[in-house]
Formats: sequence, C-alpha cells, structure tokens
Amino acid sequence: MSDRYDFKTIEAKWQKKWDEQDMYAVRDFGNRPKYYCLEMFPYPSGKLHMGHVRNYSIGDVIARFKRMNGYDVLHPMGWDAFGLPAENAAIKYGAVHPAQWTMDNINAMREQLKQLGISYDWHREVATCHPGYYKWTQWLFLQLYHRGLAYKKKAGVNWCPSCATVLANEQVKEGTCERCKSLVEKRELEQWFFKITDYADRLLADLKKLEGWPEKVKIMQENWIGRSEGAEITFAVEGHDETITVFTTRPDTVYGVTYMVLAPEHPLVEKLVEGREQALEIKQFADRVRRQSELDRTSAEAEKIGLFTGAFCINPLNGERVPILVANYVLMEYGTGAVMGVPAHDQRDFEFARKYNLPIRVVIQPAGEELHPDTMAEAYTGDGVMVNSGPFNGTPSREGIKAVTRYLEEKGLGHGRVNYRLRDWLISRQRYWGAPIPIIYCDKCGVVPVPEDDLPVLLPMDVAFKPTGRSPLEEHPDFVNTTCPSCGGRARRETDTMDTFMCSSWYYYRYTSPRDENNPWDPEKVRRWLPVDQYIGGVEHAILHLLYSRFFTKVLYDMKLVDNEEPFTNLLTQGMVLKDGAKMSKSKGNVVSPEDIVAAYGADTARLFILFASPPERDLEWSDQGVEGCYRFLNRVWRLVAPLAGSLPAVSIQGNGKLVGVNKEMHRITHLTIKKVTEDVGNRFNFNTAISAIMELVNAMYQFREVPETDRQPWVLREAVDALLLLLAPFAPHIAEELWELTGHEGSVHQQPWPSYDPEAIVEDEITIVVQINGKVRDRMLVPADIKPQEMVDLVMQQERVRELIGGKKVIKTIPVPGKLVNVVVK
RNA sequence: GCCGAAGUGGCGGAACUGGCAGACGCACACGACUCAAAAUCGUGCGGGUUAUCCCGUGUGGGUUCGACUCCCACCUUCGGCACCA
Repeated sequence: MSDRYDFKTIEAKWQKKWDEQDMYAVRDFGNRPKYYCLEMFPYPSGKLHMGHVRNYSIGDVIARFKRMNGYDVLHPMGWDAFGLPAENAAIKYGAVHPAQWTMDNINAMREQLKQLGISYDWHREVATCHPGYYKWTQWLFLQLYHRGLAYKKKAGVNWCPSCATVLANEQVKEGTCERCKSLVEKRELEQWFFKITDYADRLLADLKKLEGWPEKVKIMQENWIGRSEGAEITFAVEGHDETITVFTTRPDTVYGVTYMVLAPEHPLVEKLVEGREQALEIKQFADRVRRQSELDRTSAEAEKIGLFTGAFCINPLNGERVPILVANYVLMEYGTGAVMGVPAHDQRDFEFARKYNLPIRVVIQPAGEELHPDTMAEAYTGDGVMVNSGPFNGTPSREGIKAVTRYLEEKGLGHGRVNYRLRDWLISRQRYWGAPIPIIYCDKCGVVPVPEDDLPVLLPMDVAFKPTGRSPLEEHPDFVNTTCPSCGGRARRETDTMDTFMCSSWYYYRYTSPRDENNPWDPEKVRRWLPVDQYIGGVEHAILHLLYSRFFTKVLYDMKLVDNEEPFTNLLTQGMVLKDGAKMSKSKGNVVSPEDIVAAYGADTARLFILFASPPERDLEWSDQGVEGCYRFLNRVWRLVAPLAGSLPAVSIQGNGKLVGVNKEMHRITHLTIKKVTEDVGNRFNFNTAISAIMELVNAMYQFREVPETDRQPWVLREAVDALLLLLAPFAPHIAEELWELTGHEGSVHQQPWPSYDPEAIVEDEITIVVQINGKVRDRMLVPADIKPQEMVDLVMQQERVRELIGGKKVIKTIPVPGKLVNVVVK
C-alpha cells in the first residue's frame, strides 16, 4: 500500500477509525481550557456546495489546531432544517413530504461532511425541525411573549407573492425578496413581531466590544440600526384639538419651517381633510401610495408628489401659520410619520419647495457667505449662525440644536429624542414547514399563550400541499380547532409559523445540551462553553442572522438564562467561491461539485486547495489546475515520506550544538517552518501562506535527501518528517494520519501536541545584507549575524564595488538597518 | 448619492512593524528519463532582443535616506445602504 498515494483507501480507513474511536467527541467539563469553534450550520438543500466546503474546511483547521494546542474544542454541526425549499418541493412534486425530503437531505449531507473528514462531535448534532428542538424554539417565543417582547400588530408589511408569505425588513433587498428576487408588495396584515427596537441602543453600543469582528460587518450593523439624535416637536393644528408631532435632527432650523408634510398613511390625514374639497383627491392619493411596492415607493428617482390638505398648523416657536401637505416621500414607519419642511436647509425639502412654489426661508447663515432664497441652487446643510430666529439670532447652529431643544422642553412643546431606523422583527410566516407559533385565540379570553407543559405544539404530518398561497395549517381542522387553556372553551390555534431565523438565533446554545428534554440547555454547560470563541460563515448574514442572534443573546442575558452578553467573540467572514470570475450558480453553468472533486482527488486535496488558493476573507477563484497542483503536492509528500517508513531512527530529539552545513540548514528550516505555520494559523488565519511554508519545507527535504547518506544526520530527517506531518495534520488530516502511522508512531497524529520551535535552531551565523546607494539596491554581502550597525557601515564602505559606485560623489550619510541593509546617501 | 473593501507577472496570490517586489502554486518553455507517451526529476520564466544598466505594484502628486506599504486627489471593480427627516 505504501508505494503510491491511495487516497480512497486511506481516507475511508481513517474516517472509519476516527468514528469507531469517537475521536472528536468532547468532554463537557475537562480540565483543559475550552474553545468553541463554530461554523454556520447549513440549510439541508441536498448537497454540499463549494461554499460549504470552504466554510467547514476553515473551521476544521482551526478546531484541529486548537485541539493540538491543548484545548477542549467544542466543534459541532447541525441543520437549519425548516424552510421554504422543502415545502416548495412537496408542492411541486407532490410525492415527498417536507419532513422526509429534509431528512433525506440531512443524511446525504452528513455523509458528505464525513467524507471531507471534518472533525465534528456528531453526538451533538441538532436539526431545528425536530420536535425536541423546536419545542424550545416555541418555549423561547413564550419567554419573549411574557416579557412583552413578542406582540401582534396590524401593519403595512412586506409580502412576497412568489413565496406566499410576509418577510422581515432584513429579508427585502432593493424592494425585492432576497430569496426569490420577486418584487415585494405592501399588505396590511396583523402579524407577530419581536421588539428588537427595544434593544437598538445596546445592539449598537456593544458593537464596540466586538474587537474580534470585521470592521465591515460592524459598520453594516451600525448603519442598519441607524441611530440619529434630534428632537420631537409638537405643532398645534388650527381649528382642531389635534396636534402633529415631528422628529427632526435639526431643531435649530424650526424658524425656517414653511410647510408641514404628513405620510399618506398618517392617521390624522382623514380627519384633517374631512368635509373639505380636497378630501376625495387626498384619499385616492393615499390609497395609491399605499398599494405601491416598496421599490416604487422608495426609489430615489421616484417623483416627489405632494398635495395640500387645506389645513394649517402653528409653528410653536414663532406662531406662524404653516400649510399641511401630504406627500409620498414621507414614510409612516420612521419617526412620527410627519416631517417639518425646511427647504433652505434640507435638500429634499428644497427640491419639493421649488416644485410646488413653497416659500424658502434662510435661518442658518454660513460664515463668509450670504445665502438668499432666490439665488440658492441647493439647500445649505452645513454649520452657520442662526438668523430670522427670534431670541436665538446669533447662536451658532451646533449650539442652537441644544438651545432650541432645551427651550422646547421648558415650554413643554417638545423634547430631545433618539430615533433608530431599525424596525421590529416580523416573525410570522404563512407557511407550513416551520415551528408553529404557540398561541391560541379564544373568543372569551383573547390571545392565550400555549402553556409550557403543552409544548411542543406539534406540526401535523398529514397535510395537503397545494399551491393555494394559504398555509396548509389553516386547512387542517384538527390542528386549528383546540380548547382554550384558560377557560376550556372552543378556541383556534395560530396557524402562522415562525421565521426560520428564529430557529437559528439560538442553536449555538443547544449544542451544549442537544438532548436535554427538560431544559433548552444546562446552564452549567452554557457557562462552560459560551460565548463562541470563533464563528465562521458567509458575509451575507452580516445583518440578518448575526443581528438576530445578538438580540436573542441579550434577551437571554436579561432573563439570566446565560452569562454572556454577546454570542460570538470572534467572527470570520469567508469570501465567496467563484468560477470564471462569477459566483457558482446553476443558471451560469459554472458549478463545480465537491463530490466530483473528492471522488477524483480525495478530501485532503479538496481541502488543501480551497485553503491554499486565497486567504479566507477574500473571494476564491476556482481553478481545476490549482486542484491538480495540490494533488501533486500530496503525492510529493507521500513519495518523500512513505519510502522512509522503516529507516528512520526512533527518536528525533538530539543535541543540536554540533550541527553544521546541510544538517544545520535542514534543522533550521524545520524550525523556521514550525514558527511560520504556527503564527500564520494561530494569529492570522492565513492558511494559504502556512501551506506555502509547508511546501517549502517539503522542497527543502527533497534537497536534503539528495545529500549522500554519510553526510546526513538521520535524526534531522526524522525531525523534519515528524514536523511535516504534525503541521500538515489540520489541513490534510487523512494523509497525515496514515503517514504518521507508517513512520512508526503510536497514537493519532491529531492527538499530538502542536510542535514548538527552538529559537536557537533558527539563528543563522551569517546573513545576507543589501547595500543601497541612494535607496537603490546595488550589491549584497554576507556578514556575521551578530554584527553591530557601525561595523556594517564600515564593512560596506570598504567594499571595492561600493567605492566604484560612489565615485567622486560625496557621502552625506549612511543608514544601517540591523539585519537588513545599509543605505549610503551620496550627492 | 452615501458608507466600506480591493486594484501587484499570462493566472491564483506573497511581501506581517516603511527596508532585496513577485515567496508558494498554476500555466508556459527547455532539458533528463523513456522505443514513445504519461508520470517524475532538473533548469528558466515581470518588461526593455544584450546587462554589474534602466523601467515596473490602477493614475497623478507628496512625505522619506528608502514607499506595494504613510498622506492628498482621481480612475476602475466589487459589496452594503438608498427619500430615514
């Protein structure tokens, strides 16, 4: 078997052995320090794609590396198993139940993961569609409900006609469904929400604590939360008891208000126009806007349309009459749904005022410039001094913001206020294949939560899947009809299921206690393992999953169910896998199947290539020839090590003081490689350069092998072979294990301590330094490694070649850089 | 429009703290082995036909003895947000 690299036999052999020996099962309370290494669990679509292979290869290197470095590593895997594709498959093909479809896919993908040799503790596997799991998803819903964080309200929500369900704001991209790209419609529906907005300030503030997260992701979350400071100001409506409250970030410009705008959906609109000639027109306008898709409504090019209501309100600061308009550009969801129009100092207001000939009044004058309404080409939004502002005239605008806010508070006309763009998380879904929302509606008692003892609310299996656009649960009388837990009378169950992002917001806690039937997790175990030390996944979850998970963790922390306030200490967002410069996709026909690659070259080659081709955060360009190259490299390792199997000395540790020449050099390269790989993997996750270093070690070993045997110290080669196999183990675990055994070691290579380097060994006696004249490399010379800077300069200046190059020019100064170079500056 | 990231050989990429640009791999060329091919091994491989020379890290400027690296302006590509008052 040792004559050629037979990856098929080797990989099957070790996968079986590791499984039998349960090698990657981890103790909950061992005495080594803990490390929780987690990769985002996949949706069981049926087959792994290259993105998965990349994600899980990265995680496996880290897990194996940490294990060898003395940690108890929790490295689990599971399935984000509820979701639309299963149900759509049932509708389309009829024959297969979503549960069966999902289970089949899980089995297939688990097999693929095992074939890749990823070191998971499979005892901890979870699937979110299993009643033993979703019982606790429902339990968590109830905890949020009891804390007032889950509530039902009627609102204009995003409806995807193709998915036949509502979507959260986070799932709408540019007005389209992020899953199927259909145009999202607006619908007025009563839906369940989580009050994530209650946590907006903490979700924002704690981003600062996440030093191990990419800046990019933190900025995206920061923008999504969208904090802005300002004030709420109340305007009285002329001839009504009603008032209009606006939110503004520029209370210093209130004296410049020349009109007021309400969102078409604003509740006051109908009252204001009642009995007026404008009533019909405004109502039609409001209906039209309401029906508009998110995209049409919010696109920047959309024309701003405004209509006068006929009503006026009163500016609380100067008592002026201000006309009230309705306009499509004001959003009901943000702030108060009403905006004060200050055309001189807001670009949108400016354009709107020009279009409808509304007056423009300058109330902020910039230094060194005189603004005049008639000559302004655009709004002035910068700093300046307040003018036309009664008692505030002469106040700098920055101070004015505070001064006006204080004044409004004193007079009871308004107050300082912080606003967020983040909206509450809509979790209802009108689909079958999800966790049922554990709520019962009773005519007598109203909304009644399902008692915890009655959980889980089981998803019935005998349902019909028809493309009706209605949830199959609605048409299942045995599910719908129930008794009220409160009064025992007849009642109906909620038929919506939960957004699957709810299931994935807490799975990393469940891995600590995957089979606990009485609790979502054992607090002791969560205390031991959480937070996740390293989380790895695609950047497409920068907002969705990662924001929801942070929210959940904060709620659980407040409930004293966990001790950590953040779930993921370090986050690695891996880049996409591309082929021919584009993301692999069926429609483009550029998909490379992991199965084919593993079959043709083996898992070790597949893993090695995907880690070698690019650093993890960057996109990776797939290359069939690059894969070949990695396969060649592993063959090279095989041909180097396998023939040595019987002939290596038993022990590699010897005194190294006497080493000279090639032996010393081989010894030095071995230790240099240990240093490089340890740093690249441990500190930087630069697996590509770590693998390069291992390749260089192998190249050096080939050279060393050419040296006549009589000139070689046998233990130097033994040391190099051992180091090579240990360093290679996290990347190519099967071949490393096989060669480890072949070269006569007891026990698994994966249970060895990570090698350490000897600083003495990497010291060189002589080094090559560069000689520069005016910063340009002109010569090189060999000098003793411990040379002093002044000696370097002296030595360089004595060089024949240096004198030649200097010629008649004058030496202005010499700059020695220890260990590197000497730069001679001449004129 | 705003925010962010990235631009280095034919290609993927390296250069970690301002100090030898192009490590490692791919592709290519030549040589060895072979009846031959594949595999393997060896040599070369940014450009300027020659090199102890000159040019070269998206473009233009700057700082510095010295810049892929720092600063300013711009171009291109990718990602995110997009009437948020």
